[in-house]
Amino acid sequence: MAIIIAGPTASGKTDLALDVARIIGGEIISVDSRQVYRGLLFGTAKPAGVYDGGVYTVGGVPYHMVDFLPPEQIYNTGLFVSAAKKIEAEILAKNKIPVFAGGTGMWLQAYFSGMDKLPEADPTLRAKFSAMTKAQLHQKLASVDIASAEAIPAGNIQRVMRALEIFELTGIPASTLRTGRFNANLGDNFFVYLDWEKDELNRRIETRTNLIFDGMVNETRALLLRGFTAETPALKSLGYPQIIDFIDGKITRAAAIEKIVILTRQYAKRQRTWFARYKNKIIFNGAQATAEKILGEYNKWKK
RNA sequence: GCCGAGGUAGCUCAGUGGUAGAGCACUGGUCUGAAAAACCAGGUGUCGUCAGUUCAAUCCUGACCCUCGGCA
Repeated sequence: MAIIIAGPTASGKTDLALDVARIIGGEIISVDSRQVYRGLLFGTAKPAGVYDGGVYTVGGVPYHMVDFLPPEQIYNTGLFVSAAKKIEAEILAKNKIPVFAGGTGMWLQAYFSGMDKLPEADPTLRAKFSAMTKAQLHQKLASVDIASAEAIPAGNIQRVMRALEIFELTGIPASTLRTGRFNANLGDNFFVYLDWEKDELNRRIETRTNLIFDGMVNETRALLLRGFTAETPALKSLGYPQIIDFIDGKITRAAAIEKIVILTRQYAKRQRTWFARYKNKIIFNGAQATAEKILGEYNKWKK
């Protein structure tokens, strides 16, 4: 039984989760594919924290699964799930309540619904596939796994490569190995979804982008000075490519902000679409949600 | 005021005598180890205004309005 606070970007989930955790003496597990990176603060809306006994802590609340990954590394769903499981067990062992907060829908679902036993990503195979064209890859997939080939458009290179990779590593089509256990079910948990009226959320995105812009420029400069580039995985996070273009003088500040706002809006839309699938979520209006209200519902729900 | 260029989708623009398209934006959706990713689908329009020519005008003609250059 965990508390989950989810919502689109700029919905205010981090602050609410911190308040909730503070009140009940819980600890937060971030479910955010970008806050894992060290060095990204403003651009990922990661709350400023300090290290207390090696644990990232915000206002006294332990905030796990953030700020640990070097910028050049790539993280993935499977790694997140296994690492977070360990942390959750430790929190429960202390008789504390884990509060999951984040907007990476796939990670959340993988964590609570569970993934099928599929092989890990294989960099060697990916490199091999990358040398082929989209059409070639899709054709190859169709020859070994027609069901996957029909389900995945040829243009979706990432999913085509993954399906092919699964077949090459196991000899079994991905469509056969997938049992359907990975579905829109987050288990018996208290699942809060922060909902905003679309225009209002868009305004928040615009305001926030303007506020964090200089901070993003500074942290990006710092990373570039350390030798990282536009190709570094962390710097491919939403908005950073535009910041780099601005630093390089390729676009104006106004153009960079406009582009980041658009990308963030589009991202928020994808999140809304993803979270729309869950039936058992408890929807809170983002403009009115408070930790007290959430905990009030939580206490009712527990009974 | 004169000369030139131009007014077509929210933006930038292409185009045709038989009422119109692209990219981006926008809307909806997909999602099993890259997910802040990668995709799929959808055209949303008084073609500046008015008049003329024509079977038919966004396109041709005229007037007017507006924008941007240049000259005054």
